[in-house]
Amino acid sequence: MSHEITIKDVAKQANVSVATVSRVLNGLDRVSDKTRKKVQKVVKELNYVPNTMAVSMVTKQTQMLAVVVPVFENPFYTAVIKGTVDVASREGYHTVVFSTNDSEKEEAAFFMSSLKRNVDGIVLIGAHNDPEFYQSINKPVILVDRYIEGCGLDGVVIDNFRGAYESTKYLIENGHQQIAIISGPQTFNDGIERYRGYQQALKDFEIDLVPEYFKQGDWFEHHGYQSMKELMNLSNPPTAVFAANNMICQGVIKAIRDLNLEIGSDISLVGFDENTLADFVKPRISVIKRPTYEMGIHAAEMLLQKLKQGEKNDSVPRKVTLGVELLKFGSVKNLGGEKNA
Amino acid sequence: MSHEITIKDVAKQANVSVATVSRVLNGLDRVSDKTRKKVQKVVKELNYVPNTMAVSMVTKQTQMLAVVVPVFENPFYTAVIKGTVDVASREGYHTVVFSTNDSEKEEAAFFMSSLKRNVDGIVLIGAHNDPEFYQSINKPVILVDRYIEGCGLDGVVIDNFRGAYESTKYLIENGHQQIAIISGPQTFNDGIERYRGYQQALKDFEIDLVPEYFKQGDWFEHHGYQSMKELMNLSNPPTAVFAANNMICQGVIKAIRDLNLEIGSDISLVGFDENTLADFVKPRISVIKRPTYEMGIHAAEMLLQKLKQGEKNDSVPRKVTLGVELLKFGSVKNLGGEKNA
DNA sequence: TTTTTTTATAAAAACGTTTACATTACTAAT
DNA sequence: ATTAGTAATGTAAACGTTTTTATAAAAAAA
Repeated sequence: MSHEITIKDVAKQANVSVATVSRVLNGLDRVSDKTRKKVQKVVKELNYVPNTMAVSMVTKQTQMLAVVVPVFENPFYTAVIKGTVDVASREGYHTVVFSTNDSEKEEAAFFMSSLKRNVDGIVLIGAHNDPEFYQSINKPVILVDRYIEGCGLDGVVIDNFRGAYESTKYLIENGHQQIAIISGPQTFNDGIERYRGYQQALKDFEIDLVPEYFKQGDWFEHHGYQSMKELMNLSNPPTAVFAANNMICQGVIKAIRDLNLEIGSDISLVGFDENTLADFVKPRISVIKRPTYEMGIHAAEMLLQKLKQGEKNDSVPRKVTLGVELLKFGSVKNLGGEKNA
Repeated sequence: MSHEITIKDVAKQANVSVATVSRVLNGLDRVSDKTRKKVQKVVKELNYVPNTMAVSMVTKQTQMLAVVVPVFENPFYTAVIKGTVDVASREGYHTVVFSTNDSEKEEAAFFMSSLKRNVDGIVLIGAHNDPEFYQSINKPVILVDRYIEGCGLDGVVIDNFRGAYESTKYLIENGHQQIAIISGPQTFNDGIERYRGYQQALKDFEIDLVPEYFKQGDWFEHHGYQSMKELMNLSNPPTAVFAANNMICQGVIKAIRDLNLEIGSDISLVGFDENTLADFVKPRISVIKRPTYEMGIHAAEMLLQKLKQGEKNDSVPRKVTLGVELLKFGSVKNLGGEKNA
């Protein structure tokens, strides 16, 4: 293996110029049938594959995408990764991944190093930074799940407000009045919107907000577990809980188990996002289902479309909102209230 | 943004040659303090970052690793990915991911496209192909979890035999004689070794093999679920089950639940690999714990080491075997047999 | 001094492609 | 036949680095 085969070797062997070989390979320009055949034959014989670095160098395209997630451990994120990778490889792109450990700093650092590396575009799940930061990136970026207003980027999100609203409404319609919400930080639109949906549902049904029923923390399991225990320790504990993401929901389920309560009778629960435990326990937990894999598909397709458009992508940012669905199982007790769902 | 800043711009601004700038940047060659400072200042001022494609072109290194997994949905694989990505980014490498959907064909296809793309090396989890295939790859590859004998590659594996042996022994020591195993295909060393460990333990304790107690299938949850139901339908059902991976174990747990059996009293269970359900149910399931994240770390470090060594890596293949640990919880009933563990 | 040795810098080739431009070889029209 | 026009191919520049080789400057030895 003294020397990799280059386009020059092919050219020499086929008795044509390198330009002609390049033209045959890329098929854009006209080449006579005879020479095309000849070149293709030599390419096969020598088992020639173009050097991607050299190609990238002149085309200024790497055929690489990046996907950035907060953590790999959350199945929601891996589903989005899978969607993106599937689309990317279908279109001949490779996908670089990175996890920010939910850190604004790490996210920014990876962004910078990605830009150096010349990935063609980035799918960013769970954005952490300021609009200004993202505006300074002069590469196509698609924001997934968490949208930063005013950043000028495209996004694929789900209807967080509606998801929370429907969950809460469902609880109310089953006669619940004391409804708690365990959610993440009110820093980004995901947390904000989910709380807003909850709030609005209560308002629409003229139920007063109880400050103690709002448990704000991070998006991880422990927060769900801890908060659930605290809620049930209140002098006037809630009859129903809305767990605002998959991890929190799992924490809540564990807390309920440890408190020796019965889901659907002692306490009612609706979760956001499917998860292993919600699916396992009896009765199954009613959850808001969102199209996770499809979000990845969508994001990658938007990104690739943007790449094809090239520089003339000064269009207004596109924010695609995908719908959610409330899967109803037995985790909500009917207290014989108003309408029955 | 009419034009990206290149090394030439820096050179001009600093009144030196491009060679000098390159030398300052790479710090290998001696440069006078004065010029170094001058160049560094200009680099900062112009906010210059080297074009990686150009660098790669001449150095023949892309600073990119690839990680290939069967599926993204299995937490075991994401843990290994995380380990690899962490090491890679610490060392300035980017990581490309791909899932083969457990298909030999897709794996081979990605390998080929990776090689074209000039990733510097590959971490392959759950290899599917023949020794010959891997021998034909002239890039560093580290096999994780599943090792292909005779392929000449390095590998990071765990002691599958011991894991299975210890699990089975543990069951036997608690008085069980009718022990079933639900495992994956006997095609690769992982499946083979786990069955061998099971077999050997029975043999060592002079317990006869019962063919009906060996449920061979794929590595997915449904196989665990279905097999468990079938096992309990036998005229002489087992008193204990060894579930040979995380997904199968989850399936088994669900089946037990649906069969209305009590874990640890009606049926005993030991799983391979921690998983969400094993951790949730009461009593918790005893499982073989293996260092998933560390496997990724290890693999990446071996890969990078090999890259640093360069071409003189004609050493014998290194196969590192990491230990496993049996975490004992209440899922195994003590039938008052021989020794007690 | 002058010469030799060492150190710092510059010039230019190389990496493997694509592509704009130049040239040659056809075809068809006059 | 001559010319104009077009289709096919070739030539060479360009992409942005690193690195080898050459040169100039400085330091050390004579």
